[in-house]
Amino acid sequence: MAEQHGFWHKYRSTIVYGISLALLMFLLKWLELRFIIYDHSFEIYVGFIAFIFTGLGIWLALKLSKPKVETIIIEKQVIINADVDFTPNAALISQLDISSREMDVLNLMAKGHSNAEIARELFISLSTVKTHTGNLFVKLDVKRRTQAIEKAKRLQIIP
Amino acid sequence: MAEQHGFWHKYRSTIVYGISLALLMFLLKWLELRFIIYDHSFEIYVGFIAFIFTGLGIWLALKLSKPKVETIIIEKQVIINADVDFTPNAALISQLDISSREMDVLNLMAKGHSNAEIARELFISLSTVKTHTGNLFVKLDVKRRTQAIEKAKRLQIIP
DNA sequence: ATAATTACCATACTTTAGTAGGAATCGGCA
DNA sequence: TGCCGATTCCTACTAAAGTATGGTAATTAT
Repeated sequence: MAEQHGFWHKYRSTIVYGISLALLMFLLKWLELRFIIYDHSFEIYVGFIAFIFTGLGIWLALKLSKPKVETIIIEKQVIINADVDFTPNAALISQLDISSREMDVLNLMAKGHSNAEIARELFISLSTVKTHTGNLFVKLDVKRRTQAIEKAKRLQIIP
Repeated sequence: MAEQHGFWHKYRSTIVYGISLALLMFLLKWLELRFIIYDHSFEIYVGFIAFIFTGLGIWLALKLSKPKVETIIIEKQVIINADVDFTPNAALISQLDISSREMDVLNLMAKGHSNAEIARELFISLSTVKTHTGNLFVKLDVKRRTQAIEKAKRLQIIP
């Protein structure tokens, strides 16, 4: 798309072609007078001209034609690990009315921790953990912790 | 990279060129005998040949020139939905010595199904499901089903 | 100030999960 | 043919999970 070429650069090929043509004509005329016509057949002369100008045409075409560019687009899939840049669906969490403490429990639950372990880690009693899990199950509309984990992951509430 | 072209397809341009050359020669010979040579100057005849063969050369070049291949690699970020193109780590599964039936149980377990539900779905008894889950826990080196699910997902055994 | 909310804890109970140990069946394989 | 692994099933038990109900303390909204 660069149109900033000078006159010479732009028409160089054409000019060279013209000059070549003139020189060739001159050469042919000279050859004609000197050797070929007299020594060889007319067909050889014509063939020679055909050969030369075919070559000239090829050269011209290669010079003048815009280079054929075959663009191959390779789509390289870069796998994003999904958890790496995970951001919880805050809208859904508040919509489901899940409290922050319940989220704590939910996250530990998804890591495979038992209620007793969760109680220990959050410094609360087993009863409290059970209360939280029970409330979570109601809010997530599930019956078991495994279902809660599956649904929470599916809803992008936890990674 | 496709090298499966036939002879005709591969050398079509060259063959067409050869035939054109022959036809042109014939035409020129005929013209020479009929009109041009007698009615016009020799230079016009030569010019005509030059013009024709230049055109032929151009045509040839355009046909034969190989396009430059420009490869553009686009890095397309694909957020892997994990399930879409998930392929279980078969090597690890066999390494951990997990049987196909155990895989069935593991998959249903990860969907949040209870042992009783799994038994119903696989048409086996609750006892059998418990046996499978127990064996799975040993093989996965975990104590609870939630841990088993977490570890199996982490190890890419299940989606 | 009272009501509502949240987080906490408890008891009592039911259900589900997990453990231990044994046993029968069946297909493949040395 | 006899052994192996996979699958199936059982009983009996313990542990954990889940349900129901009620209560306390602190905070926040009305």
